[in-house]
Amino acid sequence: MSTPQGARARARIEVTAAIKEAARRQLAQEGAAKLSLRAVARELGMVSSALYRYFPSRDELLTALIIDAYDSLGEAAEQARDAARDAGPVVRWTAVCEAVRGWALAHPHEYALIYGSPVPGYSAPETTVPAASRVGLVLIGILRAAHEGPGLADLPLPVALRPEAERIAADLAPELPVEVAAAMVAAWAQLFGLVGFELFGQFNNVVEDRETFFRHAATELAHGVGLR
Amino acid sequence: MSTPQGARARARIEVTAAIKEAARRQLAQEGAAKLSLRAVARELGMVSSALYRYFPSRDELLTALIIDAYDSLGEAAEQARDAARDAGPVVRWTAVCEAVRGWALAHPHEYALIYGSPVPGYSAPETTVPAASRVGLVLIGILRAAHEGPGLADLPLPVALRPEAERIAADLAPELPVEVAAAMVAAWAQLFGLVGFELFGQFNNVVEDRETFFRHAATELAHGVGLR
DNA sequence: GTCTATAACGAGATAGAC
DNA sequence: GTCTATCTCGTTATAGAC
Repeated sequence: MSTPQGARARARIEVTAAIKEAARRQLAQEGAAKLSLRAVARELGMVSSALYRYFPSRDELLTALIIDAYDSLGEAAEQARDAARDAGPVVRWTAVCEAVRGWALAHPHEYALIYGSPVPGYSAPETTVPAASRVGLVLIGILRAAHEGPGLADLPLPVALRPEAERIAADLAPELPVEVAAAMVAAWAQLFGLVGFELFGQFNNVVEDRETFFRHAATELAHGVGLR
Repeated sequence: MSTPQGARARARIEVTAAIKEAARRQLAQEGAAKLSLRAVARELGMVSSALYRYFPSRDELLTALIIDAYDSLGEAAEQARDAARDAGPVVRWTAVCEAVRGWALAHPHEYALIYGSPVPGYSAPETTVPAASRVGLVLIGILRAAHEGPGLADLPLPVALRPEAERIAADLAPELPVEVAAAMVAAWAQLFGLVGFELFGQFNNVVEDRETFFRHAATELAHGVGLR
């Protein structure tokens, strides 16, 4: 027998990929809220009921797209980190930030899917968490290496924030000073504020040379978490 | 004559308000992408064609909702600024930031409308710009007052960023040092990164005491633009 | 003049029978 | 898997009430 299950499995993977590809096209045209299994099926020349062999519901297809998007972004961040392996921590940090921005500009609709408005009636399951964490883990890794090596600058930590900072550090990065962990979470959110504002048009008529502007802002974020 | 136009005008204002109110309810339930004139009309016991007396198209209704949301947020920011009139610049800055966060938590769907994913097929006209600028203008005002009074800390400005910083300052705040103007725009975007991450669930399982966390992050933003 | 209602168009989605 | 009958939508034309 010449790999009957193998061929079957391969076909299944191909069809699954085609479905997700068509769904991403629909995402770009109509938005996540209007993603419909029927339209995807139509584009593929299939019948909607056939799709249920691959995705049990519209929400599961959405979840798959979300995980794919987070993984694609996470991979871009990890590649940027690895490419800047031999550079200093600030350069590594900004390289990752720029990779996030570059990925967002290249995949605006997938960015909107994961960092834009929530899709009405859809709630992301816990299975998206590992993929969603990858960028944050990359940033934490840079901080950890800097903490073990050249060291990090001292950061202020008001007493009122200490309990929360300790909780954050315990959950995300027990090796890091608590104030660095807290600052890192803030910088992580702020990074996506910069990217989102550019992508969603808030910088129109405000920032022109966005690449330069972003590079500087990312560098300042690096300083804000203690890198230098 | 007992105010015949007055009664008519009043009725028109009331119906217009009722339409927007119903549209906002729909926004919350179905999202901006699915906002439909017919559903709004149905909820009001009107017929869809009657809505065209008040809004010439669905997109114009969307635009009205967007402007209202920006204005509501801008007013919250201005009130916070005025309430903290006698405090120092850092406290005024953080008060405005907290007002932005508070408004967003109180109006999540309107926040998603103006700072979330763009609505497919809709492009916001220039008429939204004044309302959209209000929060930024409040922040600029605080910086201007600080610059005239106690002064602002010196900020780094790499040569590569200087041309863009000069353009930004010339457009937005000619009275401010160019490096402060550029830092302010970055802080503005970062502020909404923090708010968006909390509102859209990115802080789930990450930040627990969000109010304390946000207050500290907003204070750090104030320092980042030179306030102290 | 100002408004609402009826009816319709063309496009598209949906549900269910077969 | 196919077909059809029935929904939705934005928008317009038209007619009549105030």
